[in-house]
Amino acid sequence: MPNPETEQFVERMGVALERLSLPRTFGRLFGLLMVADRPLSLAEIARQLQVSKASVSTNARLCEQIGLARRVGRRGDRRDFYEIEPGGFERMMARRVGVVHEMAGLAAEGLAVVGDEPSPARDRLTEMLDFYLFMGEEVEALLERWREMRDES
Amino acid sequence: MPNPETEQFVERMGVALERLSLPRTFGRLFGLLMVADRPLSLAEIARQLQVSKASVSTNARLCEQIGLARRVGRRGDRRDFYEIEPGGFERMMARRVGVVHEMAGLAAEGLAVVGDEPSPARDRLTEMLDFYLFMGEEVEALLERWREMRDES
DNA sequence: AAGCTCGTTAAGTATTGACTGAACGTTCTG
DNA sequence: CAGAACGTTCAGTCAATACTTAACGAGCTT
Repeated sequence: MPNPETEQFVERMGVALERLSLPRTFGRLFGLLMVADRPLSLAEIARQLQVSKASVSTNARLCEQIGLARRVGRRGDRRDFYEIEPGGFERMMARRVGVVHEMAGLAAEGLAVVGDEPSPARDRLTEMLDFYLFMGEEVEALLERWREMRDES
Repeated sequence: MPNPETEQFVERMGVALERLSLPRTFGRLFGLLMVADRPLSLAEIARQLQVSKASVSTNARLCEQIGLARRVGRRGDRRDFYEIEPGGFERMMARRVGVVHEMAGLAAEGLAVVGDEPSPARDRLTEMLDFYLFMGEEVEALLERWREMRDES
């Protein structure tokens, strides 16, 4: 690791992404790639993070799958190199909008479960449905606005 | 449990909230309260969910702490009753905005770590900072709009 | 004051999940 | 073709966590 500040940054990213129920090593890997000045190989990542290459392999692939990083090649080299994929954050957030839709769906299901007559339960579920419909809609609009801002600048 | 549909709803809420790294029982408890036609006692919840009262106790208190439910009393009764606290969803989302701010802070820290000279790392971190600043701002505005809509209707 | 009833806390247990080490398949090199 | 390098996968280990049972403390009832 270059310097202590970098190490601290990487470590903080580890605990930060852990709160989103991602593996600690995943966060560290992501943090390392964020401050790297060039694509890194699996072996190099393993060395810098002091974890097994097996762990790096799975986490790097997960990172790629989520859309936060990508695998790049190098001429005359058989190894895989990883670097941050631009726009990964919006992709990550777009994915989280999925759970918002799921919550809306659950609220609708709840409304089907309770009776048609007015009741506190109906009110609660209606509030839940409205809230998640609203948020799903608006956050997607926000993402769209962000993309436009990015594209035109 | 009243009927199979209710049970299924409660169970789905369990797995749904589990994805937000909350205990399965927590989700079930929340789902049960959502469709309940009256405040429920600890013992009743334990019976309906078929879990120990100890588990219900901790999860109910967590639910109250997060702001999704509240404890209500009943005249001439020593027991605790729980019911859904209105507006819990926005409170939950407001809390999640906190991690957005944290990510922005991390991006700023990253910018301090990499040098001042232009580099891909700087670009990445700047994109990250801009994105999370934008989203933090806008989502809070969204929550505000939602509250206004709620209040005036 | 003895005996309940409730709710919380503590100790023990089981399950989940992430990481390691080792084996494997593949691809390039000598 | 032998051997090495690279990435993946699998079995085993370790830690974290959510649950249960049991004990406890507080307040009410008789």
